[in-house]
Parts: sequence; structure tokens; C-alpha cells
Amino acid sequence: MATETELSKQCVPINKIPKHSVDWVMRVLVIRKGSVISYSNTRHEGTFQTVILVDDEGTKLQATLFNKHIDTWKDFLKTNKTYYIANGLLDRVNPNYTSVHKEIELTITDNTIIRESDHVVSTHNFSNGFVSLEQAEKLPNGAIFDLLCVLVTVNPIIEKGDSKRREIVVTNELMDCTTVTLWGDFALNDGAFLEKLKDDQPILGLCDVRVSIYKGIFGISTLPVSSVLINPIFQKALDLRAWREVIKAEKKAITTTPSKVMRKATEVTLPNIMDGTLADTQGALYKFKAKIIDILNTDEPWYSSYKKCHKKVQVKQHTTTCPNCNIQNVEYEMRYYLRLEVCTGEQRARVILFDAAQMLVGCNVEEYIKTTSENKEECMYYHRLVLIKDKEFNFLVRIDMNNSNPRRSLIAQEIHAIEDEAVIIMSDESKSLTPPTNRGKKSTALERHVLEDKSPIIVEEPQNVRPRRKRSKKSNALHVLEDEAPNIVAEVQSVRLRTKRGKKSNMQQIHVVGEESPNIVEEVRSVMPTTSTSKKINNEHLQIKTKFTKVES
DNA sequence: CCCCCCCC
Repeated sequence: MATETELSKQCVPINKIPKHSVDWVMRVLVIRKGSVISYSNTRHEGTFQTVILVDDEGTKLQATLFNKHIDTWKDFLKTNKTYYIANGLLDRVNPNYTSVHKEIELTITDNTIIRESDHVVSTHNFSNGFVSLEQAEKLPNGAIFDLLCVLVTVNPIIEKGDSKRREIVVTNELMDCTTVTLWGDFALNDGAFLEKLKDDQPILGLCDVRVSIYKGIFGISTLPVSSVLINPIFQKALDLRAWREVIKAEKKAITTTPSKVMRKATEVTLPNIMDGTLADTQGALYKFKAKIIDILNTDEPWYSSYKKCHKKVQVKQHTTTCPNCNIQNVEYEMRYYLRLEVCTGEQRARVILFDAAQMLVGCNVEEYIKTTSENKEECMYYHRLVLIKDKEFNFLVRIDMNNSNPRRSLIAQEIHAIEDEAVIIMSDESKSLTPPTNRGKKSTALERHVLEDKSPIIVEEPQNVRPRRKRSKKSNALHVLEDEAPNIVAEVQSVRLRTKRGKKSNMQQIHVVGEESPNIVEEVRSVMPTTSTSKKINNEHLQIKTKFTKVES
């Protein structure tokens, strides 16, 4: 048996292995180990298992184990660990199936040697391929890409016949929530694990997922070759995590940060809106700053709304009527209806908030009615509502043309305290999108898309929120390289290193996985910055963010 | 030696 050093010397990057060669050694990090799947077709029946590997160059390769090999290597090829693999069958990809590598895939044979390694596989190149949601949104339907995002919600699994799916909702600092549909194994296993973790709003690295546009709405789906990385530890992911920590420290719901529509809306002044100089385009949205000077219906900021037309229903004894639709016994629900008096200088206006009232109050209307009816004076939501008076807000409104009221009536679709936005909004949409490296890799059936950021408006690159590790003086070339690229250092590792003071850790994690024990949840928690650390990060982050200048959209 | 990618 070859020693680790010997194996190490023979190691070749995946893309440098000569075609048809059987004499090679690769060193790879496992980013996914799929479930064991049974199959039966006209030719064969049996079981197989798929593993996704990545090497130092960021090249991904799919490995398949069949039948007895699954059991042989059951304690090997574990997610987040590094292995030497030698003497596998490197075959051309089957064009009928998707693959993570455009040309080759690996089959584990009787001759295959697999050995666990202590080596830390660099995720530098691998992490370069990840794009943000706003970059992903520009991709055409069907494009395959790697995404970094923050998990917001996990919906229940839906099973229809043999098909299992589950929707999760993700976001990032500049995007609205986006739905990712997890299929099969991803819905069942990864989805269940994510559900446990969702309150921590983990950062997700979704590898080889696909753009899936339905009815014009941008969405994302997993493929059989996708991988789900939970809390990846490369720099891009840490940057996103730093943003999430800011939001958490501010005790804000990640979903109530200003939406993309809000950020992109044309900014006008309240007099502009009220004097009729703006084009009366139906449905046009305008953004303006104003101070709330009065809440006109503090007592009951809601109404009974017919579920179909949203107009107010009349409830008389046991019959409900929608005067608008002229129908009786209609189904209705309570809906916010908050009327505000706002002003900018001398200019006053009335603004109505329907569902947007939740952004001010902090809970849905049912919760609001319930808690205020129990004890209004002790209800935190009521207090929050009352406290909006005399504060300045950014409003996103549409002008209600159908109102019989001769005064223009403004309906707010979104509202955000200005003090809040100063913290959250960074460089707006122009935040420099770090151009992804041109990997140019293709999956078999579908073109793998690499975004070309032709003319990025570079405002200012954020500094690393985490201090770079000091360069070790006696380190060899590889170590220096790693020190210069802190994104390849596992956070789990760095946390341990900090506590263990210089003891070499054998951990190779590039992310926190959802494979097995519930201890992993604890692991995630332990990795989370402590309050003081996160405060520090926040401050640094904040300073960086406030340095950004706003650029016209 | 292979489930092929779905759905709202």
C-alpha cells in the first residue's frame, strides 16, 4: 500500500488525467454523497450511488458506485472529506444523463483504491464559480450554475406518486426571495436537515442547479447532479454571512429588508406626486421620503376583505355580502388597512397601507388582532405601530386613480424606516459583482453558463470582514498560497484552531453537512460568531458598507 | 452497469 506521501506525489488534477489511462491518482474533496438507489431495467438490476468530487482546480467529477462497491466503500467518500482515489474507470459521460463534468465520469471498480487524506483541498477555484442571485437572474431558462444564497424558509415536502419535491426560499442582500425546488433526495434528506437549521438562516452553496422560469417568474431547481453545501466557508460565503449577521444584529426579518422593486423604483418627491406632474401611468410605482405625522386609524387598522376582490364585505348577523361583487355569503378574511398622514416639508398626503402594514407592525393581521384584543397596552405590535409617528420613512407607492376621493390617494406597497435602510442598503444594485472566473465547463445535456460581467460598475470592493491569518514564516509554497487566500480555510477549522491554539486540525470541512447526527446543529451553532465577535463584524461591515456611494440605477 | 429532472 502506498503511503500518503507517495500518493500525494502521483496526484494529478482531474482535467490532466490522460484519456483512457488507468494509472492515475487524484485527490478530491467530496461535496455530495447521494443515497443508494435501486434500479431495474431490461439489461440489469441492482443498486448504485453517486458521489460528487471536486479537486484543487475546482474541477468537479461524478463518481458512481455499483452494487457491492457501495458496501465496500460505505465508510469512505464522505461529504466534506478528502480522499485519494486511484485506478477507477474514467469513462466518457453518457450523453443521456446530466453530469458535472462535460467529458468524463468515474466508476469505482474492483481495482479502485480509496484512501482518506488529511490534505486540505483548496476551494479557491471551486468557490470562484459561485454566483449571486442577481447574477443568476440574468441567466436564461435552463442554465446550470452554482449559487450562493441565504436560506429563508423551508416548506413541507410534497409527494406525488414517486415524485418528491420541496420548495425552499432563499435570498441575499440585493434580491427578493427566490424559490428553489428541491427534488427527490434533496427534498427528502437535505430538505429535512435544512428545515431544522432554517432559524439560523444558513448560507447555502447550491452547486449545479438550474434556472427554471415558470410563468415569467425566476426560479431554481436541483438536478440529479446538484450538491447542497450548508454554511460553506470560502470567502464569498463568509461575506454573505457577514451581511446576514448585520441583519440579525438589527433584529430585522431578512424578508422585510427593502425589495428589489423598492430599490429600483424612481425616487421622486411628495410634491411631485401630489401636483400631478408625474405621468399618470396605471400601476407605476414611485419612491419618496416622508415623515409620518399621524396615524388616522390606530384603533382598528384592518377590515373584513372578500377573498376574491379584496373589497370590504358587509357582515350583518349571519350573512356576509360583498357590495362590490353583489354576492352574498362570501368568504372573507381580515386584512390590514392602515391610514397615515405623511408630510415632506409643507406638502401633506394620505397614505394607505394594506399588507404593507405588516412591515411596520411586525406581525400578520390575525396576530395583531389577537394580541391587541387581549391587552392592547401591553402589545408590542401596538407599541411599534404607535412609535412610527414623527419618524421618517421611505415609501413605495402607487397612485390610486380609481378613488372617488378628489385628493390623490397613495397606496403604499412597501415602507421602510430610513434609519434602517442606511444600514442595510449597500451600494445598491451596482455593488461590484465579482466577475466569476471563466470556467467554461459544460454539463452534458445542457450548457453550463458562465456569466460575463462586461462592464461592472465597481464601487468599492468590500474588505475582508475577517482578519486575514498571519503568514506562517516557515510555511512551504502551498501554505503561503493558502494563507494568501483565506477563503480556503474552513471556518470550522479556524474556530477550532483559535481555541486549540496552533494544534493542527484534521477537519477538512468546506461546509457543514446534513448527513447524519443532530450534533451537527450544535456544530453549526458553535461555528456561529459569538455575540461580541458578531458585533465586531457588524461594525466593520457597517463601516465598509457606509463607504459605498449610491449610484443611479 | 445509471433515477434524468418533474411541479406549481
